[in-house]
Amino acid sequence: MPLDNYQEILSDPPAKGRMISNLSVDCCIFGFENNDLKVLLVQHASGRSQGQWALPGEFVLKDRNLKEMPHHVLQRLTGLENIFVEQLGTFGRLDRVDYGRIITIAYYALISPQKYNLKVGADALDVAWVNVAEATKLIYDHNEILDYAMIKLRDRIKTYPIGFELLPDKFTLTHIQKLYEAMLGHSLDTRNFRRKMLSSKLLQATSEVDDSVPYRAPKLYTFDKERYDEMLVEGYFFQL
Amino acid sequence: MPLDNYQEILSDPPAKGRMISNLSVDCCIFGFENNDLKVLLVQHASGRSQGQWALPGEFVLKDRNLKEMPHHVLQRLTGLENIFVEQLGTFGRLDRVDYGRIITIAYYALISPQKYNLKVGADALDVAWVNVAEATKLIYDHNEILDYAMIKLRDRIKTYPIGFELLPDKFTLTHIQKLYEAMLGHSLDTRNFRRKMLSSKLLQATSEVDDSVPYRAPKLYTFDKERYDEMLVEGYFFQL
DNA sequence: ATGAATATTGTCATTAAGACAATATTCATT
DNA sequence: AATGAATATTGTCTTAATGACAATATTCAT
Repeated sequence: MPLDNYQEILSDPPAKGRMISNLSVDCCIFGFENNDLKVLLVQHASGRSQGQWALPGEFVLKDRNLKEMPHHVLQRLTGLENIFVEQLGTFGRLDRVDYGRIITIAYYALISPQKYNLKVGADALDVAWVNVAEATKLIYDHNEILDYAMIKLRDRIKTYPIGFELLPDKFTLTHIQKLYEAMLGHSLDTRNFRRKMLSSKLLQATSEVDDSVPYRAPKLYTFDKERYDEMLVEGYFFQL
Repeated sequence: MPLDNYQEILSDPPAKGRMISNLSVDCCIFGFENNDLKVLLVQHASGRSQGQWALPGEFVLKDRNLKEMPHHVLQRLTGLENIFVEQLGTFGRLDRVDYGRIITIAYYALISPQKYNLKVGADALDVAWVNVAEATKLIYDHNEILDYAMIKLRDRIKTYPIGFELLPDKFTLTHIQKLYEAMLGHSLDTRNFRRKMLSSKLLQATSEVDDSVPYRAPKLYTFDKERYDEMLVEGYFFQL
């Protein structure tokens, strides 16, 4: 059965009759840890693609709005709700999968460490956070999708401060800088970065510091959502 | 028959067996004329949706790469090839069409007057260029798609000079300014606009002027594609 | 010669960017 | 208590970009 081959989410698969058999959803779920941008991958456990890594996905269900599908994937895979998700686009090369004609709608999601500290992959699924740079040789056209996600992400953080979705509620300036460096793929001048970041007024200094480090404790900041909403109207360009 | 209802392209419809029956492609085809941004619409000639206006579209064909589909729509509708096209996203609300579960992949295309001077709609189809502002009450969720296209377009011209796709090969500075004003939805200071546009070095002055006007003839410019490609690497922000 | 219509150009004050390195804290070690 | 290690934090100068302004120049038609 060709469809079994694509059974990326193994627990409690939907009945065949409930899904639109030629349409799937795949998600690039990003996280940021140890100064590395990571993506959540699943390993296929059976079928022709056994052992290969893939972006988590599902077939589109007949009775579900498309918008809900990525949240459904996230819910099943991580148990998380209320996650930042945006659509990337739809991929439909004729030969993109080696069985049948499956068109997939790609999404990306950003989740913060304090959320996924709940240990993804505690259940039976073979799931792992993988450094984006090391996520090569994915199944089907999933590398093409991931590459596209990275391009979009890089493009997006120039105009919207979505990077904050990847950080905990309180973070240090170094923390954000490392995040931007990881996303942009090059290092940034600390003085200029801080000047620009602080002048944007997106951050609010707290009175707390990060005491967990064995050197000068850095100040903790929070993200100012109101100011962010203002900036969406004004326009914004974070060129660095 | 529900599918007949969605038969947007009337001439030479594909056989049912050739299409993926739950997946369509819809296109926002933009043009710019008389300082107005226009979109190409088709009027449904039969079925429940008779008389209603819609974005042109088709069902996705089984044997065609997804990427080719919008070009197929453009080809059929206007006879044009090599048009600038980008995917907008995929729309899949459960109740987006009033029959069955159809998910649609939306694209937008930008075409320039010198191309569509060949009179779109010379054939039997009911097709018209409509000012975007006046394209209300479209069928299904097509207004939602068009609104989204406008948001994307506005966002896009801040980072990429795609507006040039809407202009003829030679154009005046006023011409571009009016285009930007139409896309952004507000007027711009001429001095500042010109300074910024010229300093970007995206334009090359020609030795020609537009003689067709009954007042001082404005200089004609061309678009510098090489410089454009450079800017894609450097990054760019056209905030006005 | 005049009026109509649009094209074209310049200044000044303020703000942002780019390039650059020294000092400050804190903890661990001796 | 002094030193070293590690990272946090801050400032200057020059140049470039922005925003807010209005006067002058051309051309054609009358």
